Amino acid sequence: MEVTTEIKQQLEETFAGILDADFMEELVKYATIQRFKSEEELIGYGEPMKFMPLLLDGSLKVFRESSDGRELLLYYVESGDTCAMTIQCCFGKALSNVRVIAEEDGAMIMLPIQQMEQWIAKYPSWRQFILSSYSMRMTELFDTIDSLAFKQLDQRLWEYLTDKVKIHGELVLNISHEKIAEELNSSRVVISRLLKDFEHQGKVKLMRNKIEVKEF
DNA sequence: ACATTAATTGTGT
DNA sequence: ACACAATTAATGT
Repeated sequence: MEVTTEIKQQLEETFAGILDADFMEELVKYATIQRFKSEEELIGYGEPMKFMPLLLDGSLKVFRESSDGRELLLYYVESGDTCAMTIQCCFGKALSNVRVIAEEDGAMIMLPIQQMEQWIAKYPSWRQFILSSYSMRMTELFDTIDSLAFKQLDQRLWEYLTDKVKIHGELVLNISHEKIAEELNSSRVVISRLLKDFEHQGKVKLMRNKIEVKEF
């Protein structure tokens, strides 16, 4: 009882304009809510996906493991979004080929994937939601692809910083150079040097474990 | 308050 | 990429 009313409220707050009322009622019967804290691993490589998440609050980062065992940040999932990779897994009945880590504390609704097919057939607003989030994700992925293929690391780093600022809504990022290097699949020294350049250009201010972005 | 240590960042080769 | 120096934060005495 308690739980479902809470889910309903949260849903209405975040997905009001996106999903229609009768679908939400149906959804609530199957949904569970899960909270998570920053840096928590929500799914790892090769794990089966049992649920499809709808993000209410906070943000997630999605990583892909590259052949040499390194990791690369693919994209962020923000409130009101779902993870497009789950969609792909649901249809292909595949295991996760990405790793998802919480960027900030938050909460999400978990929908059992067994219901997906019926729901897609039955509820147009749900179908629409799935299709549009899938296509948005495609577009974003193309951006990260060009960024990898065509852009220099300094531009990538700058985009990384400004993205993070947007996600957090804070000009000051609490992160070490080492962590950034991991996420961009680079090395600490290189990141430190580029950041130093940014600082000389007056674009950022560097402190221990903190970076203040001054323009974007 | 001071010394010690660990972690992070800066720089030259 | 590596090595080392310099700086900062954390911890104990």
